[in-house]
Amino acid sequence: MREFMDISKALSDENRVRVMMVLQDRELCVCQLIEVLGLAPSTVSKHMSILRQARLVEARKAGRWIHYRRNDSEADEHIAEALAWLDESLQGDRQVIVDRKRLKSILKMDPETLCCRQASRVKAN
Amino acid sequence: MREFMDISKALSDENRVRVMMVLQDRELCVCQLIEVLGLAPSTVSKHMSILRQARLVEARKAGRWIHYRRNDSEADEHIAEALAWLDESLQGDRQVIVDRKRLKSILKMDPETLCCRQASRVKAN
DNA sequence: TCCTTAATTCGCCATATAGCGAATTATAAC
DNA sequence: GTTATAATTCGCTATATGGCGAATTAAGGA
Repeated sequence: MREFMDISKALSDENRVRVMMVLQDRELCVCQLIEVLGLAPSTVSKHMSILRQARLVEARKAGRWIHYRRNDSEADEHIAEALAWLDESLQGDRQVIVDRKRLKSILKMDPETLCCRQASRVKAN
Repeated sequence: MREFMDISKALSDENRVRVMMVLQDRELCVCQLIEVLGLAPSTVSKHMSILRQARLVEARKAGRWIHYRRNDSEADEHIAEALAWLDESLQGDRQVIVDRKRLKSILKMDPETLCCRQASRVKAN
């Protein structure tokens, strides 16, 4: 029950759902998620800890950055089933489309002006 | 998004999840659900309206009684997927087992002392 | 009609949650 | 070491949510 409630509570907030949907294609660091959601860093951080607690996402530390990605592990059947429900339910959702567009422009933004400058540096190396 | 959030919020409360699980096998009226959960009638009624709003359950009126059952309609794919996730996640869950036992004893209880006296009268007819 | 009873609605309270800004931590650059 | 920056933690506030009891509604039975 605890496991199920952790997941369902994690998915009961729209902003956390938006995070899960922009993480569908690729991993993102917190500062990128902040830009997509338009929320304060502390708020996004809290959301990510809740998603992580529910094991819906995993974190990968790289220098100062922490990259979050979906937990796509086949071992977690309940997670996989929840994600399948999530993805099918929000197929073509307006908010999801808007967020993905927003993400695209964020990824294209001038690295000097954007928070995640390292992204370009890593790419440059 | 609205539809998804309605469902995920409905499933983000443990007592509502317990309701969904005791409704797995059979439909029940509110007074039976009150006995299983051990909550006030007004509270249970509110929970049922939230589950109904999310289309996770359907209501059938019979005299003074309102029988709730799961929405098992094949047409609602998102509901079906959520229910599949719910059932698999809570397979063998301790709380669910306790609630089902409790339900069994409630169904066996003396109809005179139990709230749902009509249940036996209907059966007697 | 009047009473009983299943269920809901309403009003209220306590707790949980989401949000922010400030302070803190951790890591890399200078 | 010092500074800068990504991220988290902490303290706080506003709102949302779950709970109850009382009042209300709806439907049978006396």
